[in-house]
Amino acid sequence: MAETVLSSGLEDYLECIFNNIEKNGSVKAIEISKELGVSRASVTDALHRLAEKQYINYERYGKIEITKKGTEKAKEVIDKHVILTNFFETILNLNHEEASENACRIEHVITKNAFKNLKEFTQQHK
Amino acid sequence: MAETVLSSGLEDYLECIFNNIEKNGSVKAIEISKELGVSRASVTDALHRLAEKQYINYERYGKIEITKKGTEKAKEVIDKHVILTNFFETILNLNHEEASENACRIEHVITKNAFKNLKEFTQQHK
DNA sequence: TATGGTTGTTAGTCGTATCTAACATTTATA
DNA sequence: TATAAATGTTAGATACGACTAACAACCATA
Repeated sequence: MAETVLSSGLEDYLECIFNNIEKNGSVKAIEISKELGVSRASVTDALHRLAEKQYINYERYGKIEITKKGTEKAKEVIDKHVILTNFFETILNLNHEEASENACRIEHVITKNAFKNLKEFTQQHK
Repeated sequence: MAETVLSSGLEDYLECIFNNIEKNGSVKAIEISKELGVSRASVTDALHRLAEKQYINYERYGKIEITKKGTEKAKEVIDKHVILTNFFETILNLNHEEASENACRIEHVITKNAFKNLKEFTQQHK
């Protein structure tokens, strides 16, 4: 139980779930499917894996709910996403879309320290 | 044939192969295995996949040779690795090891533009 | 040159992540 | 409320990338 490491892929699903619940109060698998550009079947798989690791509560045909653990994780990922996007926009002068694209790729792999220093650097040079 | 996209994993193998050939004139599977921390069997698998995509020439029990295509790709990856390591060391003040670790993770996912701008930025601020 | 140690390969397994096609359930509406 | 459309699930396939265990080939040396 209680895995501490989440693959890039699952982090993306979790991020999407969190954002949709924040915005609309709920999420549907088909929304995740469309936003992430994957099949409905892949979403079902991912929901199983996330539920198994207790990042969400989920039952067959049931409502998708995010747990406390899931919320914390999602916020972490989103925090990284925002800071990284900001870095690529303001420091490296990329347009928002490409900045976000790079953030999305890097947020899953950058180390804690590197992110911390990048965050400080960005704050000091804005 | 002739795949243009190479997975992170295979890029690591190719980088390792190139570096060893540069340094010693040849590579052995067991060296790759030790440097990348994977089993000898995984190396054999990777060699098959790299050969299939024509980044290396390779035959059962034979010498591992890197092709022109492989050399170009390896140089690209290594260029990214060096610049990124430099960025994390000089701009974000990480020690060499952690800088290199982050470079290794990010070199496979950063976009062309983002890398170009990061390279220029690093050059201007050293 | 026979033999043992080193290195390389194969076969089989596992987990992740994706897909399509077929089927099940839910929801909306005629 | 019956039916159709939308949504969700399952089963089965594929690919990647890793592993162990067993076997094959190579090479050094006694």
